[in-house]
Amino acid sequence: MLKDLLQSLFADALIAAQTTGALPVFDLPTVEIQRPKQAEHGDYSTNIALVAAAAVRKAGGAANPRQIAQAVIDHLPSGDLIGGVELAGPGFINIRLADAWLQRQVLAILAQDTAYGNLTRGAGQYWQVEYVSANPTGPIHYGGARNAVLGDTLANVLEAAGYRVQREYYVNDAGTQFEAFVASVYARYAALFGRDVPFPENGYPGDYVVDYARRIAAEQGDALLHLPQADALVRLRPLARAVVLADLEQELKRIGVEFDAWFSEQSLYDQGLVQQALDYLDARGELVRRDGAVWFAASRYPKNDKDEVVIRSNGMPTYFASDIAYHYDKFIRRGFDHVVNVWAVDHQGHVPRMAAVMQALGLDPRRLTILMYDLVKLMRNGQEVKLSKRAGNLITINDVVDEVGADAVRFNLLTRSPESTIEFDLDLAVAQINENPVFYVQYSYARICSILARAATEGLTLRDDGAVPVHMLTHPAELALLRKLIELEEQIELAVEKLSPHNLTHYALELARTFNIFYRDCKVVDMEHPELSSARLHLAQATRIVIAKVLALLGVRAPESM
RNA sequence: GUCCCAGUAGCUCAGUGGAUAGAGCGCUACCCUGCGGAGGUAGAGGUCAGAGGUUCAAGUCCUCUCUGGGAUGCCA
Repeated sequence: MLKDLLQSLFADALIAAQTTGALPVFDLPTVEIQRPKQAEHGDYSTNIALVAAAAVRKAGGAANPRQIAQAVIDHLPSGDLIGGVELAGPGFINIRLADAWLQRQVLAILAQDTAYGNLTRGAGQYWQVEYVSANPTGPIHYGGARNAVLGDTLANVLEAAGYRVQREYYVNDAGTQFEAFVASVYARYAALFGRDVPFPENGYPGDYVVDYARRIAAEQGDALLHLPQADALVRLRPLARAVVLADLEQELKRIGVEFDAWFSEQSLYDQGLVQQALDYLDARGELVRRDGAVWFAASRYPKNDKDEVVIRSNGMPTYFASDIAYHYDKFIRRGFDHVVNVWAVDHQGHVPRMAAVMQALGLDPRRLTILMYDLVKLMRNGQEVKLSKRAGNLITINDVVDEVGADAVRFNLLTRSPESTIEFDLDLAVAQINENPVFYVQYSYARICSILARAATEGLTLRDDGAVPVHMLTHPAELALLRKLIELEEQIELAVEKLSPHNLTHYALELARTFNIFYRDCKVVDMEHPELSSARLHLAQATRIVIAKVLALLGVRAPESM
């Protein structure tokens, strides 16, 4: 990466200054390369002299940061990357990239095409991202779209950073919620044939349950009614599961979210993994018996103030038991190097417990990251609308996608940092979406495509012999665009490091804006200046590649026309 | 009670311990007989909730207070 390159150049300069005696010997500080907020401070800056001065002072020497900075500058190795450096303020070193180097990046981008911006930091690492994992009891509330989009985009970004990634949905097809759902389907199913089965008290009253029942009836007829209810429920479970999962899969696909694996909670029981994981913990002395129940001794671990039941006094395991088994399976059986779980903020209490579980299993808790995100608050006329599957009044992903389209949904959900609450006003949705910034980015992309097409009609095409006069790209708008293009890898790095891809939407907007300024100031197709036109055409193509890359990471379409 | 998250422009929100705190929308005034105007330029608009502290440097880190949301089940 460019930053790493600069970092080593300045570290070398500092060592060289120490070797020649221009600077005293002290422990090498970490060289930080930053991006200044203001353009006049250069492309990058480093505080190496300020940090070094503190180190010298601690060693008892007298140190003037500006003098240290000057010594570093004097010993900077020569090369074609840096166009100039400048000593500024209390001792910052401002770095300006060489124009010639910037211009050459057009060719680098064209050569790497869709691979441009990819990193190697994840090479050899096998990660899992587990997301959505909504209970398979009906359509997904719109808030679930945020989970889906975050997880999916994060997985995209990790792949671009060189990680091998598995995308997984954990299907909670065991336990009381799912049983209540199956019983609800059964009641609706029976009603279709005029049989009156009392609707379960904790059931799911939504109309969609009737729809599921109809679909099952269409396949099975009234066959299930000829069985005792208990047997019918056993038969119904896989049928209900299949119907609801088919719906979930289809609904998620509409916002571009697909999974490599749908992992069944029930399978953990069927394979004896829950027992195996609990035995494993028991052997390690992590379980205690009390009040007729079996507890995981979480309170031994930091940030946990109480133990947690894994086997109820009635002998039934809790969801926590299967969750332990699930993570036992992820790390010990399947061997992921790292797992990211995307959870809504209402699961926050579960986070320290999982950290405790990791340690109890003998695993490094840092290998499990929980990406928490806040809720999507649905508003209507400035009033919050409370929705729930239980109440049967849902705003689903499908509902919103029907209204505003998948691209706007994804982009909108990705412009805010995960921990911020999103307010989404249903009445304003369409209006808000029409001024959605995603269209600004897509429009710029379409405009580039249009320019390329226009150029072709003038006989101006991209060339692959490397003989592009990129040195002619000297206009401020051209150089600004070049600078913005080469930020891509840093943006991907940032998204991976912080596990929050929302900076990519901001980058996409800045990129589009920078291109629009270039478009205004620099006519691309101008056949009176064929050489300059050619250089600009390649710059436009490079921009197209980078915008397409960012949009692909975000899961947003890059349309050639709108 | 304890714990977690948030509080930044009129609104919705960005902001990596660095230099003069940003964007979109809205508002005002301009630019356009140029490749797609879904564009560009400029302006108004801020005690970064408050108070201490750490640091050469704090919107950013620490402590406390206030306000809002969430978590604190033998539910998942």
